[in-house]
Amino acid sequence: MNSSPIPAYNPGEIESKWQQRWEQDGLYHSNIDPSRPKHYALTMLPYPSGDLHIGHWYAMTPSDARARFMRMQGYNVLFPIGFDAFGLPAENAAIQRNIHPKVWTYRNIENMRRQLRSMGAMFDWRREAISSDPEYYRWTQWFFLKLYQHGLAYRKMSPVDWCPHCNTTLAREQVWGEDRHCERCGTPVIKKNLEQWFFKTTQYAEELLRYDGIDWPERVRTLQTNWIGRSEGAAVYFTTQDGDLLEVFTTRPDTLWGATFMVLAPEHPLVEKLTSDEQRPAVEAYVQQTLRQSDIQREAADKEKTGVFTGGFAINPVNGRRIPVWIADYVLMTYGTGAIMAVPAHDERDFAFALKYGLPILPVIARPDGLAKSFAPAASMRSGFAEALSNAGIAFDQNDEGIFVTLQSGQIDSYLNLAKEHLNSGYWNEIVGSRWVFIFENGMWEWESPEAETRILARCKELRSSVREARTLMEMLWKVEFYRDILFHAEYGMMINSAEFSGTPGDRAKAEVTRWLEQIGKGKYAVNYRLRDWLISRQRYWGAPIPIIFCPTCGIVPVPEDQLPVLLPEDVEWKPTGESPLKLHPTWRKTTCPQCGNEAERETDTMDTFMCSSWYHLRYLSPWYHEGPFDPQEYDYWMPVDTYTGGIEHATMHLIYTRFFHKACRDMGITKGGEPMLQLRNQGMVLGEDSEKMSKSRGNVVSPDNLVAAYGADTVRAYLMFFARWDQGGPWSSGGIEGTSRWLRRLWSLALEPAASKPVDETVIRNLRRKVHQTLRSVTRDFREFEFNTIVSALMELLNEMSKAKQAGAYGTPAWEEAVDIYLRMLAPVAPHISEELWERLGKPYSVHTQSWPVVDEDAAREEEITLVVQVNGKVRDRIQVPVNISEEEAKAKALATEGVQRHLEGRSPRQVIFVRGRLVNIVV
RNA sequence: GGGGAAGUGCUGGAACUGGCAGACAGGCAUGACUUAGGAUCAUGUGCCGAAAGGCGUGCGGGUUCAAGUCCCGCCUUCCCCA
Repeated sequence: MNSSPIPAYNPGEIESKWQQRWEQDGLYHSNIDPSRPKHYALTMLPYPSGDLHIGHWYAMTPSDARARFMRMQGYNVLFPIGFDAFGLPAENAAIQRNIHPKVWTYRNIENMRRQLRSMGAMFDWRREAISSDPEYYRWTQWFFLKLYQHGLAYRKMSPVDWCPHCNTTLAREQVWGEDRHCERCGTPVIKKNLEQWFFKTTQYAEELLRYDGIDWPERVRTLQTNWIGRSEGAAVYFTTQDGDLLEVFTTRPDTLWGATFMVLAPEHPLVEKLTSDEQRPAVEAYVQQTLRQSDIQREAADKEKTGVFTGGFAINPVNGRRIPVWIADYVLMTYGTGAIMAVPAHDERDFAFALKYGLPILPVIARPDGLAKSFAPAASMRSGFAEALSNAGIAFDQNDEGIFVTLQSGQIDSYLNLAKEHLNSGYWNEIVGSRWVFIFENGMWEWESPEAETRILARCKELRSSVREARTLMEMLWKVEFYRDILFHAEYGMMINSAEFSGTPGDRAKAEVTRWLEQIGKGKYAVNYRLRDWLISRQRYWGAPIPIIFCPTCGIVPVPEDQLPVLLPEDVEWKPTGESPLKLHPTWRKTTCPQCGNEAERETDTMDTFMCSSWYHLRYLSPWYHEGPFDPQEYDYWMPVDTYTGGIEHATMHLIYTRFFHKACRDMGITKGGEPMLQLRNQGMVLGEDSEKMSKSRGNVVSPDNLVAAYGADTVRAYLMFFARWDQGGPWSSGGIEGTSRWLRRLWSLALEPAASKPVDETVIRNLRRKVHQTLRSVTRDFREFEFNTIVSALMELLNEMSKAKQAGAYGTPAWEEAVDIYLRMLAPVAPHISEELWERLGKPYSVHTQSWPVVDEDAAREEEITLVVQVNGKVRDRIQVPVNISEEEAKAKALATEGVQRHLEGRSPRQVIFVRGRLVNIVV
């Protein structure tokens, strides 16, 4: 029906045409060029799952647009791509479909290459790297050897998280959720002891906490900081009854005098020796139960604490007290030393545990708020007690049960006297909280030690049969609801009941006790990290083999560098058996020792794929290079990565590993500088139209291939930039993309459809040029700031302006030519195909993508006349058109004279007139 | 429980340093063109009100001539960690 002489916009046709042309011309080949500043833009490499997801487009196309923008800004830009091709899904998919993982993987890569090309991104495909290529994993293995040689890789027997379904060990980061399930298949994990390879990430914990010189989102830095989990405290040397050292880490050495028992992880090596014959059956049952139950998150806060007494005792080094040793699953072998000193009065979990099992509790830190409480049952006090309290200014509530007193600091002594005076025979009274004192007829007993507790408790039981059940004083007090909020606290405060340290204020207590522990040799200042060393062993086939040989004579022998890569055999029975499939291969594991030449065996575990992705940005530099993992010349020119884009989900895994890897390589003399990636930006997630995460089972998956077929890649790219804030993401809208499609079609006809020339007003030209250059200014800024949605909206706005200007006769004028020229340059990074096509059709020299970014003409962008808002008492009452450089006096005078102001002044005279240049006049009456 | 992010029309979102709230889109409505419209074009569209005007950025306070933006308290949602 279209009767216009111009051809229709046919994205499918022009997109494949230009993609071929760019490919032929090597338009996106990036080569070293010392004459230009370099820019290494990196987008996280995809896993070849088979299909490019809309999420890949959402991550990559804005990244591509920005890389293109940087290129037009004069940078020599490298924007490479590749595949993270090792890993479990290949094997799982292979098992289900009976295809070899290699075939599956490379077939997927083939398809995804096609899909990636359909984006029209400026990938330099010559630099493609695939982590499962022998020429790639050769160097992954090489890095392993380097780490091993420098003592940063080691092997130890270790309890590991094991997925019984995938039959493999998992890194801590691959265990998810409260029920601790496998990241891949959702099966709850169990613990298993295996010889495993580790990298010493903890050696870099301190440095990883510093983010000097890198521009990373606050959010990622916080996540990493929490993940590393640094806490300062002390290592304290307890001993067992047999004299074995039992070291604990505590953040609260100031509470040591309140350590009334110890708790070991059930897996702790000393459990066996500590356990008494009597307790052995219970202990062994509990250990078994813990192993069976390790599918539950052992430290869950809401979980009921369980544990068993070993029958053994330890000695508290600060006072020589003998304290019972328990085991409990809430103590983890993987945190600290696998043993804790329990201070039930000031640690919430210890408190719950002690209360449950009737273990002694001794308060050793005063409450910082100084509050104390007392409950006097109705019969316990003589009449007049309430009046006496009132007279003393002490607050209390009273009912049939008795008197409930809350004491401020400073009221405790006078309360004690009053209580003593009014106490009825056969009763006692106590105060709890800031101080712990029991008032009996014959005196006041302070709860200051376990011995005092025993005496007090015995006395109370004599007086009242109802408390006879109580195993501890705290258990007795816990029965009083009124007390519950004051019996426990975990804050710093003045030390009490702590021998010569009693009275030490809370702000000094920790440091002073630590210093003293060091002096007497019972402990030392220590820093503990939640970060664990990186477990890299995987009992899987589809990964890079660990280049190690076990020789009966020589022990652990690294494979010599010149024998790399240790190739994966292809004829392997790769179905999971519980052992590494490589172990079952008839010949592969048999080899000879590189040192003594005798028969030896290969390590059959493969490496965690995060190892592969820790250095892919280096392989991209020169995937063709055979003398090392990367060509030093390429490294020197391109590194470090200038902008890195990808999902926030990698904040604690890949991004910590990569930083560790780079720092370790720096210390081994392989790389330079402290950080591999200078700037990091995270995109959000595209959800399904139902606002839920896209998943096949939900049926809400949006396929980019279909969208490209329906709208063209340019529309899809532009819509993904437009529809949400890039860092936030949001639900897909199939209606929304229509608007973006409409915009590009309007642009097509606006640029190509000629208009009859007619006289044009000078202001039309001026306004057009102003809008063009103002838009250029904001688009330039937004590209710099990764604010892609406002780039597209500004371009839409400009198109609307241009459309009006065209109708007003601007078509064909120099200003029009300039507008179209700048428009296409600004659009080129967003929609590379249509801008190239229009650029050519308008007779401009190939290619729009090698053009420079336009420069703002500040004169043209400048406003000459502006609208001043005129307010009375902050409410808009009128608007006036004024020259932009109007003087304050003139503006105020004009504003006061407006009809709107006069109407609202109602004869009142202004108290104050505020002038904000370029914005408003506010008249205050 | 701790840490972080967010809350703006019917929807996605804009609002740069405190200065006209709702740009740009989607949707909807009306109209034009049309055999037809899921095409295209035009106009309108925060809420209340006939209008004047008033009210409006999760809720409640505060600072200020002026608050979506700053401060205090609270609520809700999401994420991470326990």
